[in-house]
Amino acid sequence: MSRFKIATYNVNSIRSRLPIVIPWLKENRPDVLCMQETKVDDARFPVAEFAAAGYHVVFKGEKQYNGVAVASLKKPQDVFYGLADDGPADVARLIRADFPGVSVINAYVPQGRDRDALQFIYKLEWFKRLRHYLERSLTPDKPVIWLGDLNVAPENIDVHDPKRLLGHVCFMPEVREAFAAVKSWGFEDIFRRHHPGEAGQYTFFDYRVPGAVDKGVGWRIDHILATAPLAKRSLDCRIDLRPRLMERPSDHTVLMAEFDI
DNA sequence: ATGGTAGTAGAACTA
Repeated sequence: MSRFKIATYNVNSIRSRLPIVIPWLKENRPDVLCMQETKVDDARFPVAEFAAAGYHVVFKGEKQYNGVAVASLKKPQDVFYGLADDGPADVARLIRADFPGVSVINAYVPQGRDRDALQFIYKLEWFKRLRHYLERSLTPDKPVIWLGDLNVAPENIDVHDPKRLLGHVCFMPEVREAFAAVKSWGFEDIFRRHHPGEAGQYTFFDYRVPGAVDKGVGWRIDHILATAPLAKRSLDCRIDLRPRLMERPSDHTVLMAEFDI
């Protein structure tokens, strides 16, 4: 049995965030760091900087938007890109990396833009497609981790103003139901397992709210979920606010978990 | 407070 440390971080441009990401990796040495919104095409992904820190990295991105990456101390056994159905592949939103004893699904769920936008319909569909992906390629009795910027705050305690935000695309009842339908495949929210009922624990703070971290004006929209065999072996899950308080931060911060596997 | 900032861009879009 060994300790497995995994983290998720929406970097909002990997090239802009290297001064935060690389020192964080060196200090925390997670086995796996999953990133979203890398905002870079594959030819320009900063592979060398990760290698210099001792990390292998797999990624799929595009020039300006989206992009996902998985950095790991050990090279994954297998890597799969996108939802792999007959819809848009969205390779820059989903990357699955299989390691010995655990499959890791790193997702950047579509934000949805606006409740009346086509993008919102697409977001709801995306959760359904992910559920189908799980059903046909994995089983919940095996160790699976689903993590990333899932663009949904599951409960009232996961947002700073549940009344006002009820119509927001990351908090609307329809979105929470869509998320719950994926979760019900066989996932447990690992952060909640270790912090039941704890309000005010956020992973995202809008740039436009001055002093958002200090004021507690945030959202818990980044998540680490795991199937039962892993959940019961989880040791800890916590939000590291320090990256959000540094110079030139992402608007998200790091969420990390540890397992005995 | 339906404002505000930051990213990639090199104007306007996305979050």
